[in-house]
Amino acid sequence: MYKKNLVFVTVDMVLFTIQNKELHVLLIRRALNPFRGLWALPGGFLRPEEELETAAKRELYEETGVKNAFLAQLYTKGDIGRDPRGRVITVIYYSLMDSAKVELRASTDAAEVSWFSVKNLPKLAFDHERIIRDSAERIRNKIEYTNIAFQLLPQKFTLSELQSVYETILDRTLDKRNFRKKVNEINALKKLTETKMQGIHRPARLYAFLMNKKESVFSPRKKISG
Amino acid sequence: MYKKNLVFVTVDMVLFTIQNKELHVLLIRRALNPFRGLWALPGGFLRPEEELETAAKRELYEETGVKNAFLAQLYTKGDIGRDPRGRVITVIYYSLMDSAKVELRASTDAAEVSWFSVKNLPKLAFDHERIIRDSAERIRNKIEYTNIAFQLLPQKFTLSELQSVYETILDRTLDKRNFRKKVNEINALKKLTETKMQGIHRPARLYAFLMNKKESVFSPRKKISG
DNA sequence: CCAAAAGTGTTAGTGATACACCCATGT
DNA sequence: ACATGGGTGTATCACTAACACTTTTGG
Repeated sequence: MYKKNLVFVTVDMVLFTIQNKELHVLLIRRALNPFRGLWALPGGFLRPEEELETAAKRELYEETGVKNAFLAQLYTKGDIGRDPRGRVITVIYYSLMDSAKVELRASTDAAEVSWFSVKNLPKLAFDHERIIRDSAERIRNKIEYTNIAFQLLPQKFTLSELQSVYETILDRTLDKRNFRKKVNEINALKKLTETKMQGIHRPARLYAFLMNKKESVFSPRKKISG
Repeated sequence: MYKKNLVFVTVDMVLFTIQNKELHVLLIRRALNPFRGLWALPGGFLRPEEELETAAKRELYEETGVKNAFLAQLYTKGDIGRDPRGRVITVIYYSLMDSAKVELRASTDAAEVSWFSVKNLPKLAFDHERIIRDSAERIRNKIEYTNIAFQLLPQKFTLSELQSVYETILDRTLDKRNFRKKVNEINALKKLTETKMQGIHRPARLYAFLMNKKESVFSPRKKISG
């Protein structure tokens, strides 16, 4: 490996969650060179006999213990010089997850595993900071016209919890009445009979996502047309 | 090359133009195996010392004679079995061009070069038909909220020509008055003093794109918010 | 009865859509 | 004068955005 005149392929995973009303990303502390000791995205070399997505899931599981993520491809980056080992093309995937469902564990490649707020990232290996920012931007765009938010929530959730997810990712407050009106029109949620006690206040109704149409539920308005 | 246990990287180009009010894509007839004699997207192996985009531009130029395209990355595909030579990961770029600006020429790798309507594609090598369809879908989405249409037109164009580009890509007719109203609100065009004689009728005013903000000029309406 | 989050409608403004006629030119 | 594409405005409808009070619970 690492010969001159060869091109290598890696996969990297950007896994997001929400903690304390802030968008967090999962990082590992590298146990090996290059960039030993720095934080980085989970990822590694593609094996010739495995699919790209499988490789991304495998690296994520091996390095962090996280399973069953929904993956989406972000983009592929291969700038000369981005990896000191040689010419490395990396295919980047991102995913969202309810961190309550996740049990982290370290591994041989990853000395440490942890969530970091995207507003307070440590010094990162490679071009991973840029990749995280691009990835966050992508989900900010995508959350407005798809259902990806459900990945960040438990199966049953309240409308306030859902709104909070949107507010966190969009980084602004939303109007409660307008939000609920919109959610209603979309017919993407099932109203459950159960409620959730949130401490000492009025119990909130629980909802669940209808999984039939996972994309394009927030119908975009057309721009130039007529 | 083509050893087992290695992963190779190629780049492919999907270049679109409009001819006879139909979206066309540039294809080459393969002079070499695999799939010799079949039509395919221009593309080839990434050299270890060149950037991905440079490689895409080089292959495009070598195989078709086309220069100076604006490239955007579509996605990366690397399914096992998609290339009979071995494990090949391909990074796909797309671009739009005014075919009047293009002078096609064949090469050693490409026995023949030609534009094909996306509604009437020949039998294609690899998974290129799927790639072309995904790429067409991408520009259909993108044309509504960005300025990519200018790439398909000469520097000076009439509003009817611009509207025709939108109608072709969206595959539906647009209302002339609403279209012109929208275009006006956007402030992306410079009205020139010149006109264009279109045969024997009233001459049409010529316009040019203002190149300052190439993206996001067709401001999207927000979906879930408030 | 108090604190705190849950829940609920209306109005005004802005963008989208639908629609029909006159204008300038070459023959 | 006519055939052809160029060019223009208005009215309705749909979505967005702004805004405040009542309900339910535990302490």
